[in-house]
Amino acid sequence: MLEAKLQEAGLLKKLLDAIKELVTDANFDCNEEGINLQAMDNSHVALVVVKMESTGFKKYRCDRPMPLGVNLASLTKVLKCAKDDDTCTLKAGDGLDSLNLVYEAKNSDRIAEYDMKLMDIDAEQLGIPDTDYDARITLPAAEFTRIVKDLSLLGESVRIEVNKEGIRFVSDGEAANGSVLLKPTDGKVKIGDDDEEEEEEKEDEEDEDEDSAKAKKKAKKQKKVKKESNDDVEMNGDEENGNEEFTAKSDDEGEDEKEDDEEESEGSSKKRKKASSSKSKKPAKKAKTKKDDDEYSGGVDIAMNQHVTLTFSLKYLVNFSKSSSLSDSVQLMMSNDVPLLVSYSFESGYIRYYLAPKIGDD
Amino acid sequence: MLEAKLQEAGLLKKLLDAIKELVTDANFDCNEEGINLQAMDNSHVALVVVKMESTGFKKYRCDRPMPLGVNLASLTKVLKCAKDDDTCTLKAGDGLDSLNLVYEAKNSDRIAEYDMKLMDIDAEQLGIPDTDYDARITLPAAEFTRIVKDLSLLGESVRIEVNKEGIRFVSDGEAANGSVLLKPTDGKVKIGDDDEEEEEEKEDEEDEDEDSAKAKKKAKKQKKVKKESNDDVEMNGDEENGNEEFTAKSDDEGEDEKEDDEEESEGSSKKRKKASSSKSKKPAKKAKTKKDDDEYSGGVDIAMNQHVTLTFSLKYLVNFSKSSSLSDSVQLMMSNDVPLLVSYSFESGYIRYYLAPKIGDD
DNA sequence: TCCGTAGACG
DNA sequence: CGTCTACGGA
Repeated sequence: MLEAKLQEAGLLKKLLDAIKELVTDANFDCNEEGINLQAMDNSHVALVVVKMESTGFKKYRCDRPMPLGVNLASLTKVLKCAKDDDTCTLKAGDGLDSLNLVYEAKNSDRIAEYDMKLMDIDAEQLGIPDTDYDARITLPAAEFTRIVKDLSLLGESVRIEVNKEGIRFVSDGEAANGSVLLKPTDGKVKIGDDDEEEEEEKEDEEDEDEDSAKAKKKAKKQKKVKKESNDDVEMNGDEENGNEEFTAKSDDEGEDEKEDDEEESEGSSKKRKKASSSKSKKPAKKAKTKKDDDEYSGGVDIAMNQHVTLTFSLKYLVNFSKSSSLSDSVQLMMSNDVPLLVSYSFESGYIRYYLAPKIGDD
Repeated sequence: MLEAKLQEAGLLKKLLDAIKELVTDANFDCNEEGINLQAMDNSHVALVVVKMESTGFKKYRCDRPMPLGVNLASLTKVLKCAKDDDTCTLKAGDGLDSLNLVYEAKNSDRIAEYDMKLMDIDAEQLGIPDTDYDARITLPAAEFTRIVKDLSLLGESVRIEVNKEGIRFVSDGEAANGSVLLKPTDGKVKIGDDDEEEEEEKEDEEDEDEDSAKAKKKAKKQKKVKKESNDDVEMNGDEENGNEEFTAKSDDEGEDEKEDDEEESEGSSKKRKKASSSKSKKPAKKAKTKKDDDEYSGGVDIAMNQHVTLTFSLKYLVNFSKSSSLSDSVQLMMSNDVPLLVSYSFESGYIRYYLAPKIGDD
């Protein structure tokens, strides 16, 4: 039995607008902590993760975990029937195959109720390791949107380079080449939270600096429960080198939590600046980036351990940038040869996208 | 080597918006005086002329004349990547086949750089004689846009009549006929700067009043260097009657200058009002119409030597009127049986269109 | 910001 | 083949 009352239906509408083009069906995994959604995009190239914490709801109750298989087009239609500032109550019974949505106008003089058919979706939950990324950038969401849209006019893909100068987006096209450089607002790129600061980075697995070594340890730890799933094949160019980003995870959720705590104490002993660390240090940890918007200044913040250069499909990035309506800022997390993480945080939740880099010159 | 820094990329964007539908490829002819563009529209019916004087740039340097062959669709794309208030620096090396554009945001924390491929365009520069038009009208650009758009809903072409009453736009269509009359704001049409003021005008070449005779003299003078170009054939219905409007010109620019001086002294002895003459007397002379906007009052000003009635394709006029974003006012210059000149002036430059009148009842 | 056109999906 | 959605232009 789920009953979750959202103060503003608009949030859900925005979330659906953000992902409906990428994903057609997905499970809304509800448990006592909130609602999570995880889905590969239709072409299995990108991974979308949405988290809505129970604390973000006006009322929230979920007796036992239940996955609600939703056709996103249907849900979008149903949500179109809500005004942005209506409250929205989601209800699902344990044995039932439908989701009940009730919209109440602010002044309560209007109550609309919808029942949407649910479906069975056998999508396994992937385990997403809490990677420490080598480059962590916070920038205005509108700026990111602008850049990827601009560059998508010129070419198919963008090379993103993070170095001491800042972050640079480069696209080569038929008619023209483009390059956009963003410098950090305060003028300096925060460099390194480890002892290493090499000029040119690994192209492979030789990097054994502290953070990435730890990340791999984690990945390996999770690998022990990894299943032969097809869902994450595209995300992992090198399936067998211990660098898997996504692995089907066990039901034990405690593991991630423990890892986080461990990292936190470590992180605080490093030379990261407080301002930047609170914003971008722990991207994969819930409640860390919460309320970013409230404190977001509108600037560009860049922290990096080493230079990172990765190439991505602009089509996807443009798609991701639709989430701008959910947050003023966006975080980009990158390490070489690892999927990019694009994260938009909102009050008590986030929406994240993972996109594998293009390999070679395609 | 060209290096030209524009304070506002918006100017270039507006220029391209104005012409990109008319012309696909064009040379940006750069020399020490500035940048000029001249191109026939795709169907070789209209001529577009753009001038950006070097003084309009924040920085300008062009060592030697260089024609930059540009695909306007490509340039439009690249310019879409600039915000209107970004500065825009154009650079082109002498031997290189690409144009470099750098956009800097106001606060300079964002630098975007684009390289656009150039192409070879063998378009000859046409010589455009400095005609003295029989009717010179200044009106609000928005008014002109409105009129041609309105009338284009009714018919294909518009008959423009200038007489003592004012300027009248008439269109006959299947469903309805339309007629819009604009009277001069100050109530009077400035009439004639010669001794003649006949009621009904020439349909041919019998008019030998002072100004038009001189204009023809000029046309003939330039004809001596006219080449057998195809570019201007469509502009000249009557190639052999000494009334050619556009001729491939020699490299000698001095000729035009001398003519202008000559006219000026003459004009000052005529009964033209100072205000109107400074605005519309010398449309084809650079720096004469500069800063029109600064002094433009928003009214309609009409000066004429004789009645003029000409018919034009509305499709083109509607297209021309896209330049409204560049200026509050537009000048229409007309003489019978001669192409209409539509001119929008902006700070240190202008964009002009020439359109041959329709002959007969087509 | 709205409308029209083009592309994708059912 | 028709409908719906998304993107581009006015």
